[in-house]
Amino acid sequence: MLPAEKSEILKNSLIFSSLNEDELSGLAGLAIEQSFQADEFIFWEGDEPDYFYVIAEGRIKVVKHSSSGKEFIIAFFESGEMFGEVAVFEGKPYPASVQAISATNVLGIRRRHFLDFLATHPQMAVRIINILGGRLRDAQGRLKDLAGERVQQRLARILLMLASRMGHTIPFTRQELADMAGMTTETTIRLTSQLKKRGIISSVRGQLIIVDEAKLRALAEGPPTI
Amino acid sequence: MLPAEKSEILKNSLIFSSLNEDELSGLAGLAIEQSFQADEFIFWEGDEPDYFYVIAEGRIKVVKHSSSGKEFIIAFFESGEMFGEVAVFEGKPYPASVQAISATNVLGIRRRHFLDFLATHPQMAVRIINILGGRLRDAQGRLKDLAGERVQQRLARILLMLASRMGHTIPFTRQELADMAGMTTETTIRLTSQLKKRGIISSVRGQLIIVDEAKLRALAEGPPTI
DNA sequence: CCACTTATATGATGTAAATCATAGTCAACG
DNA sequence: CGTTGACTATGATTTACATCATATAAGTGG
Repeated sequence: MLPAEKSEILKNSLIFSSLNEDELSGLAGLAIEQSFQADEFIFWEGDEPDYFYVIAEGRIKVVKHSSSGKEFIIAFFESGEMFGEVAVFEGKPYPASVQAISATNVLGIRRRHFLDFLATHPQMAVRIINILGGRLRDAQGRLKDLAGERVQQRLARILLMLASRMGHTIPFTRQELADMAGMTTETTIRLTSQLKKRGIISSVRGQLIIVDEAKLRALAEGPPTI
Repeated sequence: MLPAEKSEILKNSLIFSSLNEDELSGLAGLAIEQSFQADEFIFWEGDEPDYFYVIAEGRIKVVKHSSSGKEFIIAFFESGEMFGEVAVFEGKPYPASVQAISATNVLGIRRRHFLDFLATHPQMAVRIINILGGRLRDAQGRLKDLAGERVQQRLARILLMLASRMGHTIPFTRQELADMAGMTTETTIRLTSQLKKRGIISSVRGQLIIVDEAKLRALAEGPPTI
């Protein structure tokens, strides 16, 4: 890959978009391209945090496994988004695994290089704070949902969150939705079947389309307080 | 409160400890002291993020309420720790409420002042990134636990987390532990009663002492895979 | 010191969702 | 083009935990 292409990718990322051409090409010189096939792991929970990553192309999911082996999807990211940053900052092992959902190209920047770059570009720190803040807000909202809401509301909220990021067509299987919402695949299938019957969504294999967002939003709010 | 006292409090906080005397007194000049009684709310979810806070004295909890009104404790903080930062950075309403657990004094810094100060003190941004990163890691670990672990393991993990921060004496009621672990008070009482019978903890009203951390750790890992 | 509230304790019952089971459907691929 | 494996679907059964109920104990405030 040409340096100019790497620069272009970095320029299109959320985190580096504010850099000027010189800074971008400096950073591009440090970035290493890596490709992964669908389902391939980019790193595993517990690995040493050698790299910080920016997605050039494709989609990944951040997952953790419970003691019984059940998978939980903490987040998924697509082109222009970063991952691996928390471990890189702290210098502790990655706290979760990252797996490619589709064929994915990433740019990896070595921990040391990234930290050096950050030290000399303070305005980027503010950008990172905002991204981390957003992720923290999201995680805390989901914590509350998992602890206190029923499956139907949890699923409705997940769908709305996905819709706000990717539009009304949601390219995930029931299994993946289940792993995001912290429930079983069967339960998710039952719930989505109901939603289809009520005309709130439609679906084809491996994706799901929100037809009536207003009704979905009402469901997400909880049962109508009678 | 004297400016020098405010400086001292800021100096003892996690976030500002690296500042020099001049910087501390500059910041102290912006800080407003506020006092709250036990159970009083410092702000509510949805409020405008006017202030960023550092705890001078006391303990607070960060809470969210589910649609049915059930409380969930996202985090608690004590002297030297900050809260309200995510909302202040984003400029969006506070994503959760904060309530004093005991009588608490805080220093509040106006959003605008804090952002200005941050812009001129880039090394502080790195500090904040580290704090946010740690909180994100914690939140994501708890997400996985809530989604995939049973009540016994969830409680054991909460207790271990608390122990690592506050020592073996844990000053919370069963009700508060329940609200952290996402379960009911009755279930928490049943579980802690069992732990007492097995000699893993002892307890008095309103607090709980970890006696056998090794056994608790084994429980947190999950049922012995036979 | 007594009334009152809050915390702990424990049993009985209910239920949301998991688990177990089976089957149909669609895409991929040799 | 038929076989294989992933996805969707739906019923039957189980269970972990919540809910409901009641009781004792320990602080707290008048």
